[in-house]
Amino acid sequence: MRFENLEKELKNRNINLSYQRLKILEYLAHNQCHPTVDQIFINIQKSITTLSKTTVYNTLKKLVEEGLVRVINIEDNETRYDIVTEDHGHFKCENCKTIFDFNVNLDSFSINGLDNFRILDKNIYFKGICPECAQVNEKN
Amino acid sequence: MRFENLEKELKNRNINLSYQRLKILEYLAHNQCHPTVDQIFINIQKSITTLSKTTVYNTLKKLVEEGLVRVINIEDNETRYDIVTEDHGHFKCENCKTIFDFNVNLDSFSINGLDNFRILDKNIYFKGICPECAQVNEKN
DNA sequence: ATACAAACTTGTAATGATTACAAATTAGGT
DNA sequence: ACCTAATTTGTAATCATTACAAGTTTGTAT
Repeated sequence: MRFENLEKELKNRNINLSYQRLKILEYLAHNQCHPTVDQIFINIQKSITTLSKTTVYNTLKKLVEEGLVRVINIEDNETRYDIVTEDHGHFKCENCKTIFDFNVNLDSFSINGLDNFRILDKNIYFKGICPECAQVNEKN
Repeated sequence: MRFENLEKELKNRNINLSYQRLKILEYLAHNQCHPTVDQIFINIQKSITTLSKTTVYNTLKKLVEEGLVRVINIEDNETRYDIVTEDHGHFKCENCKTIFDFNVNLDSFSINGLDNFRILDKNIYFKGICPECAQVNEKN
């Protein structure tokens, strides 16, 4: 994902330009913290006071369809969104709930039982305790 | 997961025995198709006509807490449940929606960027088209 | 610049899965 | 057989997401 020209990026993907769409994409590019719909909505509402949550949902749906954004489903009650960069895994700390990225070559491991399957999308995520939370726990 | 004695399996995990719990666990053991709450509910209701969906939710929550059952979150609008056997990956066909298991050694790939993270749970899933659906498409 | 059709945004209402809660029932130990 | 604690049940509440229709904006052709 190149950030220099998000407008062009949208046009390339047949997504018409609108102020809201650009701001949402900008937010995702500048805040790569895997935000929820609410986080996106609340933050952009500060600059676009008339923003509707429906617009956030609609735009995210479009961005996902066009491959600019990726959905992260780790917990069943919260959907998060990630601007697509390259293949990477996600680690969610069960204590502070932060989601960290990690590098992984998704083609490196040998799998067994998927002959003749057409694989279009690979996802990997871990759960556990992040270093900071682990350190705090030790002190207790 | 040994299926010979599900009652004992429950007792070992400090889960009190109840008819409903046993039937739900039995269902998961005999139908390893990654069912949704609704599928579980509708099927067991046939034999326990007074069954409440709340019981299904409560029981699944308990079974997950005690590590007998695993949650599968692939799509954000459907939670599925899987009786824990060994580490394995899931493949979801985007056409027929079936979820297939595949073997993968979750310790085999090299990851980068998780030093000092305590990893408690590893998940991997792919999406794409299964062989059957791929074949049907070719004919069109 | 202007006009028009198509696309986008907005707000409200509807949907659907999950959880909260309190009363009734059941299980396990004495 | 009794008693307490745990479980089940049904209804109501909650929360995220989607549907929909009206109003607004955008892109294009003139």
